[in-house]
Amino acid sequence: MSTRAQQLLDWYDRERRDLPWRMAPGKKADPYKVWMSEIMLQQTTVATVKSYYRDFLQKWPTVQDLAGADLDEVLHAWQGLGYYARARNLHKCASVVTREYNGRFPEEEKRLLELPGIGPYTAAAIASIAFGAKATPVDGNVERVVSRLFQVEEKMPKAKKQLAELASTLTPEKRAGDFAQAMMDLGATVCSPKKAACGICPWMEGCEARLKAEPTDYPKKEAKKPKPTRKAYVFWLTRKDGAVLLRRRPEKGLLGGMMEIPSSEWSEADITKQEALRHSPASALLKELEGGVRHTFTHFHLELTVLSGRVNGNPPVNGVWVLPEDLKDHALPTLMKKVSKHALTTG
DNA sequence: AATTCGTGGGA
DNA sequence: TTCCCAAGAAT
Repeated sequence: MSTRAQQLLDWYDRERRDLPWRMAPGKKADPYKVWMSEIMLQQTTVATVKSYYRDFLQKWPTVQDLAGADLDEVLHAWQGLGYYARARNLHKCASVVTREYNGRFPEEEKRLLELPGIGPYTAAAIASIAFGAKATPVDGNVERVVSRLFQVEEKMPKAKKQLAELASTLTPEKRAGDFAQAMMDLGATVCSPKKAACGICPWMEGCEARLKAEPTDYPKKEAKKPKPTRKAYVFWLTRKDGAVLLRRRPEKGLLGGMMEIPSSEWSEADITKQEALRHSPASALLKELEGGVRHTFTHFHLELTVLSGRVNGNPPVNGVWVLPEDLKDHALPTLMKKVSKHALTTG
């Protein structure tokens, strides 16, 4: 094994973090748990994932249990975690593994890659961590560490291919899973985005960014585009019994499959209240609530104005009437929780 | 190949 | 307040 790999593994054996999905040293990993944690950790912090991970495993201890659940139940459990396509693919993947693989995840990276929600990173992570294969998962941490170690000048995301190749040259034949987790721990704790604790880094000696430049200047990045702001009116419609109207969003796209408070189209162009009213699911005398709801997604800001009113009788609508105390039983994304809270406290 | 996908915490 | 960005994948 190369000195470099050994240095990092030694560091990992001393400093490794105790995480819920991380098995004791030398102990065999449960592929289902590795998979679950890796899907949840996609673009999501360790701190945020922990409680969801525990809840999911308690609720669905095996992949067969998860496959047997209703998608809506999975989306409900996933609410607040974001990137809801992950939940839809999680459920789909559980079905495929249960049905086509008899409940056992395939061991080969190539076959893992064919499963829903599993891309290059996750396939390599499962292959190495759960099955001990020599694979190199490349996440943001690995890209950052490698870009500094070799002082890669190419900007992201163009540098991704080069960084992945460099990373794979580092991976040892044995303990590839530990090595991968060590790289990620290193990036998360020592070689972090805004500060590099080079003094305690196991790789300080050969790090080119430390020797010849400023480590935190890497990886180099292209300038980001500004986020546009979209606006809309949301309709907080209540029935005589106090129930509020919810409806399900389309399966694909933003917040796909989740429940929502009905609204006009989210548009960058200004819309008048009168124009928006034509999109109300039911007629009612609507009053504009003070304040509003602001929310920021990955690529745009959203400003919502809440229109609140009571409908007459029980009009036919595309949706479901839900009592405020029962909102918790539905798969509401954080944005919609903000809206309901605003309406319930302001209205 | 560039966009589209959430959310919360920290600087 | 605003910006950054976190164990990426799908299209």
